[in-house]
Amino acid sequence: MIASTTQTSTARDGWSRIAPLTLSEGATAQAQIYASLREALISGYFQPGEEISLRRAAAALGTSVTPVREALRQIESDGGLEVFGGNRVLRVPILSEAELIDIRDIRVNLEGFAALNAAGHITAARKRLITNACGLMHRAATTGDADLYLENNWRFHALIYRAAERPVLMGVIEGMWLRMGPIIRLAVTTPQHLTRSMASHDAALRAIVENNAAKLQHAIVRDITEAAHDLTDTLRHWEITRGSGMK
Amino acid sequence: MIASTTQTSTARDGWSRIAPLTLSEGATAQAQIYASLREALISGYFQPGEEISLRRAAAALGTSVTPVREALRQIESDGGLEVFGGNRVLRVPILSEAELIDIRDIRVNLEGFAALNAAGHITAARKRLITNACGLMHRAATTGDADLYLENNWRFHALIYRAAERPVLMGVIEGMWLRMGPIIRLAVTTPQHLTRSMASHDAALRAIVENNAAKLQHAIVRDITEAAHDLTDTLRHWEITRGSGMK
DNA sequence: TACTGTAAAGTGTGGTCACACTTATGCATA
DNA sequence: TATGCATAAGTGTGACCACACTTTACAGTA
Repeated sequence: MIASTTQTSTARDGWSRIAPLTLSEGATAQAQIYASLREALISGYFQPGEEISLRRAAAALGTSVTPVREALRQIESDGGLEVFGGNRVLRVPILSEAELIDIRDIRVNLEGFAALNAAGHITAARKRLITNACGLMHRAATTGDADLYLENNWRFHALIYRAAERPVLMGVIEGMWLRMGPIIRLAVTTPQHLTRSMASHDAALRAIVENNAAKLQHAIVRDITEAAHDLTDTLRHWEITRGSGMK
Repeated sequence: MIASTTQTSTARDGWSRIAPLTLSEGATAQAQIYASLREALISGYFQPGEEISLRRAAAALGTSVTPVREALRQIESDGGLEVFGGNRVLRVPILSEAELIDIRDIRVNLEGFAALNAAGHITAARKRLITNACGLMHRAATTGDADLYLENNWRFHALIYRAAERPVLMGVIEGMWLRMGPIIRLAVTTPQHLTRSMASHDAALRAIVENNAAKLQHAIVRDITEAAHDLTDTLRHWEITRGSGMK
């Protein structure tokens, strides 16, 4: 069983996993915050509905509100955050079921297309990286390490798609993962999701070593479709437990 | 012939078409600037490579740099602007041919899918709006009104896709148009583009009145493919004239 | 004329503050 | 105990300013 993910849920917020800014790496503070928070959202460090305060975020990062505000606005534009009430507070979106199937179909089209184009251009070095990521996912699935699993799940897919060498397409796909990150984190806690998902991943890996483009696309599409099914289940369960358990 | 679009090119920048903020409509200044500039980019009011200065933009809009900076950062996150040199000045991206075909294939997948899903849900009222937009495009094509054409071209496609009732998909599609806006504006100046494009639009309109989903998808895909071809031609021609004509 | 170095203008960046507004808190009252 | 109101705390927003940096302009020199 995956542990420690539902630990009073408000006691430790997503910022606790994000290190303060190591200033002056040549990049602007705003860009560093943007990259950190974006990665954190994809990795599911923030829960759906979690509110992000500008001042608290600035304090956690050791900067002022100005660069934080810009970074958060950028992520809002990506769909990773949304303005909530009359207070205009930014929070992690709670996807509706309609949005979930919307994202699923976009992923099926785009990631399927990316996989189809990537198949022929996967170098030997990249194949090793993909195989390694898949192996780490297997280990994470058995030991129940959610962080390790999610990190390598994204890495596994990203390595494949990046081989298509289509930057714009890659950006759109990443945007979909940004939206799904928080809910995927919750879905990973259900063990049957892991076993089913790993079957698709293994099929994709076999297709890669065989250089079979159509087979790779099929495996990716199956992974997305099955994951979307688990995600809707997770969403339903999470909403009822949230509605009864908390305020 | 479409006129007045290449009028010394730096004398009138994109801001000349954007009205100063009519303050306090309930929305924040930043949101208004974001919406205005986004629409302006889709409409092609800014040329590829045009630089956007925070202070000049703030002066043109009658506000300070703070909300302008956030809005521009948001659009940068959408891909509608990019940071250029060591000066970090924001400018309208100059798409490469690789990015152009990247965007084309994303559009073929996504807008084709949207058209397929929209076909069954186009109400009679919406059909009238679509027919009207198509008629205005025809008029614009004959009179040579680039503004009118571009406005109704986007309206025509958006009305169709919106019928699919998929907000996330619609947002991604809009992001692709945001990137293409500036270069489309240049492509419209070539008359053969208009006649060819209108043939696809008419085919789409016929498919809509016949409620033929597959035919609608085919017409949309053809429109996108042909337009992409004209866009690469325009890009090549624009780059050589730009390289020789200007500094 | 061509070139170089200095000054000026312009650029984004991030810190701070006052403001309007919403939400939470707590005390007084019924 | 429950309710209502006033106060306090917290929120995003937009303006301003100092800073570092780049680009442009211009003067002086070879």
